[in-house]
Amino acid sequence: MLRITRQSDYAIALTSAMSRNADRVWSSAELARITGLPYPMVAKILKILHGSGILATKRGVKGGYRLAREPSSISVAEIIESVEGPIALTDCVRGRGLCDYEKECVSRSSWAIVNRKIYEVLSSISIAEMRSEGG
Amino acid sequence: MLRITRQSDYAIALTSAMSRNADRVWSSAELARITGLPYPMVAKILKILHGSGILATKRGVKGGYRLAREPSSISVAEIIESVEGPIALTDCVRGRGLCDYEKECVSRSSWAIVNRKIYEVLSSISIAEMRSEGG
DNA sequence: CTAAATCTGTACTATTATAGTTCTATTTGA
DNA sequence: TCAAATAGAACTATAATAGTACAGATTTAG
Repeated sequence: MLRITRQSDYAIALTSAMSRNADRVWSSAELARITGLPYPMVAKILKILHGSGILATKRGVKGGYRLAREPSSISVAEIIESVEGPIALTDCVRGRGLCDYEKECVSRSSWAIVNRKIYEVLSSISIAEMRSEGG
Repeated sequence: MLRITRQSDYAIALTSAMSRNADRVWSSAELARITGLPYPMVAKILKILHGSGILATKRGVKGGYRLAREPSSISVAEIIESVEGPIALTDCVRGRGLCDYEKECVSRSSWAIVNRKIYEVLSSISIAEMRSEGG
């Protein structure tokens, strides 16, 4: 249905919650509580975001996650890509040789353009802005 | 992965192939041959597009489908909506009361804005333009 | 008036992606 | 040393999508 996955949605909710207090360290449990999202998913997603360098971590007691950069410099596109991989409406704009119908296809470059425009939309909004009521 | 379904992709390929000769009547079998897509899916998708009024049909021998309107007036957004339902990145912009975490959510109106922008991108390109090599 | 080509509609199965869980290991602070 | 926390991987369950099948209705050609 032209949608992001629930994981991306959660990831944006989580980082955008963290952006309220960017220097703080938040534990998974705490973030699950604040956002109301299921703890195991929260833990899983935070690990992924750390793997992409969006979050910094501190292990052990009093440890947790915090945003690795300024919240206003982290875009929605970046979060989605971290969790889902490259943003691509169709296979043909993801890489080479992924589509069986490539020979008959005359739409490839058009898809690339549509895709780039959508990427621009998602890059233009930061997780900090996702917190506000007016975008 | 922020993608349209294969059905939408097929639907755009099909209508965009038909747009080459907008007044012609094409049978399912013929379109499957031309595009190289699997016949049963082609037949299924064309029925759906007819149900949404995007295609007109003629039954019986020498029957088939043709575009109900000018190809330049049929947008990619319209095709996707016909096949997948409303374009919505998240549940919260699809209707009311669909999200369990609505109380904690401060992003709803931001999502609505992102969503509208993406809808605009997909509305701005016609199936006729999807045929060209330059968008 | 019959046969073949074509759409109509629905129901079904298979496959894949996503969501969500669980468990063990490692690190750190008190 | 113990408890709180992340790290990492493997696993199961669920839901969405892809794809198939079939009986029915309509139209044209002969």
